[in-house]
Amino acid sequence: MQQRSEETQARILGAALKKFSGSGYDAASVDDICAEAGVSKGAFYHHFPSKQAVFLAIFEDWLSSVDRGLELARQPTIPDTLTNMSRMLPVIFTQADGQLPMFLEFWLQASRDETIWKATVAPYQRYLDYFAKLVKQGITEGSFRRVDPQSAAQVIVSFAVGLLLQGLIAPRGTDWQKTAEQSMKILMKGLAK
Amino acid sequence: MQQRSEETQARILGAALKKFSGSGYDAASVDDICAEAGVSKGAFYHHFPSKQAVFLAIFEDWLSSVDRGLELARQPTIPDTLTNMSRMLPVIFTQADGQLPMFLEFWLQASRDETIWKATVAPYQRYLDYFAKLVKQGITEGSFRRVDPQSAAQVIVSFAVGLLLQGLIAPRGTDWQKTAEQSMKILMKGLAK
DNA sequence: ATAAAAATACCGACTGGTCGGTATTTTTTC
DNA sequence: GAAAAAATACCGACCAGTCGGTATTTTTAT
Repeated sequence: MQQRSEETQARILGAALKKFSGSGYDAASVDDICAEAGVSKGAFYHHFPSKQAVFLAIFEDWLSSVDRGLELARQPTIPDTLTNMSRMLPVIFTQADGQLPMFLEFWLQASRDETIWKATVAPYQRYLDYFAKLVKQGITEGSFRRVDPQSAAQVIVSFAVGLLLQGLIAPRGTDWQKTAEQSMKILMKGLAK
Repeated sequence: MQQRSEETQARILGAALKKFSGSGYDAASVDDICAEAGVSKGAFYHHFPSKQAVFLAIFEDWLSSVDRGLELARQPTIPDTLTNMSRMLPVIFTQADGQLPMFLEFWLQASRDETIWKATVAPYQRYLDYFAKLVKQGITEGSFRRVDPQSAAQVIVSFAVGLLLQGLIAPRGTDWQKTAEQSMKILMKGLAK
């Protein structure tokens, strides 16, 4: 029946997420994932053509959740919006536990694999444009001085990604919430009129 | 004579750098590296206890080169120094070709591997302190307003790391140099008095 | 100065295991 | 009973590291 099929598929995705997060894309073997899902290898390859395909499916889901998060952070003014976003940064990227390494790892592979490259870079460009638009709005609403939106967007994204990376190796005690906010304040001041 | 020994060691390091850069840490097999170096596997393990040790050795070298670069960027005033550093950022990180993926990969492994983590965190803290000191100097010399040096340092480092990542995305990138400078200008304005 | 001894550098076949993916068979579902 | 779904057995490639042994260099003894 379709019922069972769908559930199996969901189980595979869930197990893959867990394993990829825990040990990384390479280290998580298909056998591991199948064991975690309580499913045979045959079932795995019945539902997905490859390990990579499973990852891609997870990646799409994650992108959607980030999109949703960003939209949820919208506020009347752009500076408030950005501040709010910086507040969710730790939340977005620490959802569950450490899925980040997994995306980084995969993305790294993407930089060497022509096929996946496109699926990965496109969203990045999308975010760059997204923030450029926000900055432009901030300028027209009078919050920001007349900076180059493209550059400003790049600073914002660079900065977010950088914070993210630091979160990966930083000592456990660091208060990222506060750091993110503090940092965004400095950034904001750099953009303010 | 140790002449031969030293040259072999250098050959291994060179080949490893090339292979790690080209295909990544995992994908580059010890056999590959040996072939590239024109050296036997026995020689490899005679000089290094493990594949990881070779990687660590390369990392240390790279750190030294970054340190040298940073010192070379010093200027009379702190803002000038930082601007100068942003100017060299692309140079530092694009030395040779595409070593970036390799260091990113290293970073990734650091988040999972105790040994590598230790080798990574110490330098990271060092850079954080280094920039905190620079900011503090900038405050006392009257260039910056009274921001929290620790936070400011984190912004700077985040930003540098973020730029690094962008370099990965846009290898044949447009005016990378200009982006770095533009961005640093915004950052500077955020810190300025 | 030279031969023997010791130490160091190097070689490459081999091991034990892992992995992504496939081919085949069995079970479930309608 | 046929088609979809799932289980099992298996394949070929690969890989980090080992090990017994050889070549080369350095030290020691005469």
